[in-house]
Amino acid sequence: MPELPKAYEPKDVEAKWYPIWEKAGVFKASSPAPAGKKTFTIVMPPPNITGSLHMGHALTSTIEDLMTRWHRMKGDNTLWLPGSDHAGIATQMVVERELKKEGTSRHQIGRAKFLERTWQWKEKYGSRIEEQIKVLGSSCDWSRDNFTMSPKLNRAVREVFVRLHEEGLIYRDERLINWCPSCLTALSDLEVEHGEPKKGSLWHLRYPVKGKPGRFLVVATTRPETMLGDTAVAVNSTDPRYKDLHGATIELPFTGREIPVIIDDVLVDPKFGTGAVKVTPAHDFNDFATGKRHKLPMISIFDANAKVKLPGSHFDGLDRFKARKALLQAFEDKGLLEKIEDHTLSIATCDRCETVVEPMLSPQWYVKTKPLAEPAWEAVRSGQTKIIPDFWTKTYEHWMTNIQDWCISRQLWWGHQIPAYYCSKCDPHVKVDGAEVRIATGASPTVAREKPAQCGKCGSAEMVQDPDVLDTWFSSGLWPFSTLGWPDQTDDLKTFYPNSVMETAGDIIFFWVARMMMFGIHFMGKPPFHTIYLHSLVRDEHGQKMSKTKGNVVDPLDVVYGVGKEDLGRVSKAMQKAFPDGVPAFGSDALRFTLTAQSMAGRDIKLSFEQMSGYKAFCNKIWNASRFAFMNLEDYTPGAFGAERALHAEATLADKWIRVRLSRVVARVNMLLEEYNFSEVALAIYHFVWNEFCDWYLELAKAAFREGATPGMKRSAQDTLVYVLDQSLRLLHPIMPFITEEIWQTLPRNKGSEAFLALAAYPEAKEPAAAREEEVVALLIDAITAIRNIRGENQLAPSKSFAAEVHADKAILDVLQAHTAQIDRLANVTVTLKTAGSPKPPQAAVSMVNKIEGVVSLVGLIDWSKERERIGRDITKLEAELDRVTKKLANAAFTDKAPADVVAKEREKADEMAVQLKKLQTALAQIPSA
RNA sequence: GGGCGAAUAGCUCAGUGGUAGAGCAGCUGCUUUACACGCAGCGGGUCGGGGGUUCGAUACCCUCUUCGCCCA
Repeated sequence: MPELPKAYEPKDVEAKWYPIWEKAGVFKASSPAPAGKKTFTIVMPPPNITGSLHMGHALTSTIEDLMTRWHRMKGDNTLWLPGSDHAGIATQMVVERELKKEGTSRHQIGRAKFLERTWQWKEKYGSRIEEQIKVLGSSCDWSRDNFTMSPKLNRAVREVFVRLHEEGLIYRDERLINWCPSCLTALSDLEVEHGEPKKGSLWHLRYPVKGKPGRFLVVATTRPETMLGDTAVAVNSTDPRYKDLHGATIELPFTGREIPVIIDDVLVDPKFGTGAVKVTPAHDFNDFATGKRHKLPMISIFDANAKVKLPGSHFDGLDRFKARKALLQAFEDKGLLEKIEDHTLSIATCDRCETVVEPMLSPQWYVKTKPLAEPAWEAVRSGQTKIIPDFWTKTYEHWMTNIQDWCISRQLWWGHQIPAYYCSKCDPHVKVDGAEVRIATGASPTVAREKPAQCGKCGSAEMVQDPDVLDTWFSSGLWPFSTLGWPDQTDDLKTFYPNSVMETAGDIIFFWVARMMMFGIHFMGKPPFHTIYLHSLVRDEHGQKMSKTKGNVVDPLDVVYGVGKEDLGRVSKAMQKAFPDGVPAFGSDALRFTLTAQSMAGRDIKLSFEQMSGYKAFCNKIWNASRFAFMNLEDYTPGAFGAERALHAEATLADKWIRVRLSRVVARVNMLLEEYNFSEVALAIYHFVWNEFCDWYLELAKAAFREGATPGMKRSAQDTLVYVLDQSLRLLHPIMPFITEEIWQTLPRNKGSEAFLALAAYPEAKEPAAAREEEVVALLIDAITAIRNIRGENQLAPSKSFAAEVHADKAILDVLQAHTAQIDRLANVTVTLKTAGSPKPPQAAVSMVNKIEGVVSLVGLIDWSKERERIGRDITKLEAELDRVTKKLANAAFTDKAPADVVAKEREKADEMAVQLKKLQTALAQIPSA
């Protein structure tokens, strides 16, 4: 037997196994699936190539690996497909920052060079996050690694784009879009954050009415700078204040333009502000709709950087916030600023850079979502796809049934370039300026899989591609099938689509999950997964969201590897405080167990170091239980395959008992896994291993390894040790792969056993019938506990042995008779069994545990006041309880209406308590009075 | 404004129409040779407030309060 270190050190063990598993092809799935095998597929939510591992990834990997390893051990053909996302804006910004440092920019080097640079960056740093994921033990099939911008996936993207366009589900249109003046691109509705309402101002501006000198129409606005683009002023038809102005004309200050007063009861709430609203259709969504209703001109006043673009005006070239100041000053100078009111409003910002979003009029590509969303909702409504936890279903329904068309074009360079082509020769809307291509509204695109050789109209070969790229989520939306080779009918596609489970963070249900559902159903005819499991956020231990600005981010790798005292500067303050002498290496297993145990469905995880320490201790516990086993297996030779499962003829009560308990936990764990109740899985195994196997079985089994035990008893205990340990390691492997594989590999194994625990069969068992051994051991535990109680309460040293009695009904004593040696050993006493009611020794301390009374004569040693206090406490408690039950039974309403068995149970309870009470009272009476 | 979730021991959280649970923390005692990352024992809760249904509610219904999230 190998010598194991006394304390578990995760570092070497965890570093060792991943390459071995990978080299042996343990994680590889087969396509087509071997005959008779079920298939289980998860596609990993592809992390951004710019990202580095955070707790969200750790949680995702933990849960997905748990499911994957479980299914693999069940014998399924299991695929966990990894990959990464090109992350359009994020990656482009990273490379732009690099260029800036070098004193250049993407515009200076041009699109082609820029893309080259970005690919270089991707090759160099893009796989960092995948390497980090391996540290966690994630059993992905890396031979099927994918990247959202690979040529393979690009082909799928083009195919989808072309087909949707052919079906009329993709179109180009000029509308008001959310524009980020910093990222310089359009954003989808989902990429806009609506911030918390903040204090702002409502400016009241006087607009002169034409032909009525001295008469002003006062408009209230939160964005005075947009007045340069006003094309009307609206009032409510019912508002008496403005009846005389219906049909009037306004002389719009500083513009030389005249605009009409219009009546619009949708836009104007007479109670808000002044009841008169300036209308800027090119820079406000409500005004845009109003403009459409009234066929108003739309005047764009900002350029891409949100600077005023009005050649000839005083304000030309001013940034929008400077323009605001300048305009307010101008209004004030002319006496046209009536007043300023305080006003709270929420501001829309870019979710990536927090710049205030500017509504802008521009031509973009859209997906018509309604026809895609309907079947995507139907799949969930009908139960074809189930969302866990269930409360997400409503959110999903609401979104799918109120969906808006999706703006998919982005004015970026890094991404899938839109497969639309224009003729620069015959299309007047197309402008080519060196490498720069501009496509104005009204251009006629040819959408095609490959660039057309010549223009379909004029035959010119001067075709240019649309310069825009697609929203990153467009390509990740195809992930469940594009990664498997679609549009080709590959073996992988046939084998692994539909996938089984989608496991990801709840906050991307719209961005990603919804889009996979829409695309999957549309192109594959079936929803991409039968189950969507959504986990929540990992927060810090105070429930705060982890963020760089708060400085409370916990890096999973710091937890896994630990952080030396000298490096503590780089970790969060909370972590420094918790570990002033350096962070210990918890190891991946402990981190994974913590995340699993904490991942209660629908609840955010508060990551606490105390919990993690507890689960690291659990690793140590398993390690030491194994050490104990190995110490007692020196002369052990495994039998024929599976032999240790059979019970030896001389199996002890303990041997039989732990096997029953094992089958119970096996049955329970299997059930919980089916229910996706992973936290309870972790806790059930924890409880079994620590509180049943270690606390009781190992202690009871020691008897079989001591003098006086027969060789048969010893052999049976060895069999049982090996068997239960083996099964426990199997149960635990999906949560803690490293330590379990390490120990399992050192266990004596039979010929024909699997090469890796990762491939060993997952335990399966039916819930066993109530077993007699469980009752017997329960009694044994009660007896031992009763005596330990007295020892503990009276502060008798564990090393001190003394005489003790166990009083109980004869039937119980008959059962215990055969096991008094175990009571003696585990309670460190010499026990005598006596029928309930027998006289007690002088100065007896008693302790009732269920139906068993422990009795110890404390002659000479004891502080009796404490003992009296303790029994008094027990009596008070019992009396209150008995009183409650008695009253209940005296209540005719209860005895008449409650089910008979419930009433009987209460009666029995009352009787039992009365007996116990009497015993305690007798004991109290017998305590010496001084 | 609409929707969703949460409120249970000092902390983090399970849970059930019929005597409130775990882990951690706390207290007490222990070099009991697998484990001090441990062992044994103990204390600790009007289950957020109010109302209702019920023989019985921490659990089911209504309402309020507080906190968090999403949508507009």
